Amino acid sequence: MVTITRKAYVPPLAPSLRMTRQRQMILQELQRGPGHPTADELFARVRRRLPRTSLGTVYRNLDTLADLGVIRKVESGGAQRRFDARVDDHYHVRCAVCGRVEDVAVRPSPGVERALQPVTNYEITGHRLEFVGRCPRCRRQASR
Amino acid sequence: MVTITRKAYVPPLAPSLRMTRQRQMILQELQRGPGHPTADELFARVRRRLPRTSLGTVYRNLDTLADLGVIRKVESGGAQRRFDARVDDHYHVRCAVCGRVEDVAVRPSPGVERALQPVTNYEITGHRLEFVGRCPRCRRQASR
DNA sequence: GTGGGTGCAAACTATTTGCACGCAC
DNA sequence: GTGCGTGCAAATAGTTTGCACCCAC
Repeated sequence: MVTITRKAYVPPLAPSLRMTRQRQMILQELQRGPGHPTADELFARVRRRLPRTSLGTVYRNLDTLADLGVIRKVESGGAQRRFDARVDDHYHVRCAVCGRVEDVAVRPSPGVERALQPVTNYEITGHRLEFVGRCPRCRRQASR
Repeated sequence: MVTITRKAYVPPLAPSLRMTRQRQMILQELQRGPGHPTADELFARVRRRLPRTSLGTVYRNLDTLADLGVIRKVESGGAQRRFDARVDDHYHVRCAVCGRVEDVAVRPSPGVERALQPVTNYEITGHRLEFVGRCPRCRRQASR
């Protein structure tokens, strides 16, 4: 059981991790939301407050935090990876036009996986459901 | 309405497209299956028969064919994009260990999208459901 | 013959990594 | 003080693109 000190935003997890200013800020910016930023959106936001921060550091921390289970990587259809401050299971909608990803207020059902088990030889451990559509903003722009 | 001639594997679609040996072979290899190859798996397979083929050509053709609706890009969790000879709606299982992607014998229900409509402001146009698990082969290897 | 397609190589994008130094513990 | 984390820059991986030549139509 690990402890991340200095304003613990975070469930304790692994051993001997340090809460640096950068790590703290990255986490803070991601959790402040809204939405599901990419690494360089986060990089830009963190840089406003810690201008020397490097993109490599952002990637390394997002990796670490995801391994810890403190945040999640969003495996979205788009090219760029996005990150999620929510770690409970939930679904996403992605705008096909601008790439924005948002949460969907629908409860995932574990039954989905159980139902699938007899159909494959896989040992099913999870599922991802992503809706695709047009976000309100892009809809408005299209109708002008 | 376009015609792709020379052994039309393919629903006719856009105007003035040529069926070159490379395009034919790429399509043939993808359709021969099984599975959902990445661009360079396909590249390797095509090269066995047309050794001068370049990776760029494979990418360009996969793009073109996907635009035509003759094949599909699989937006999978993994880093590399995969391609699918099936163009009807269906779901995939991905092996978390080896990255393999296979079809699932479950019929997608359009009801899923309709049910979501009231919950978001998005105009929902589709959904992707991907199961994650361990394939039979990787399971066997793990238990040794 | 014409213009879409190809091979080749260079360019690009997103991400990862090596290394010397810095700071959280 | 120790060693994890950082900044910086170079390296990778996957994919895209510019260009001169080629070949399906």
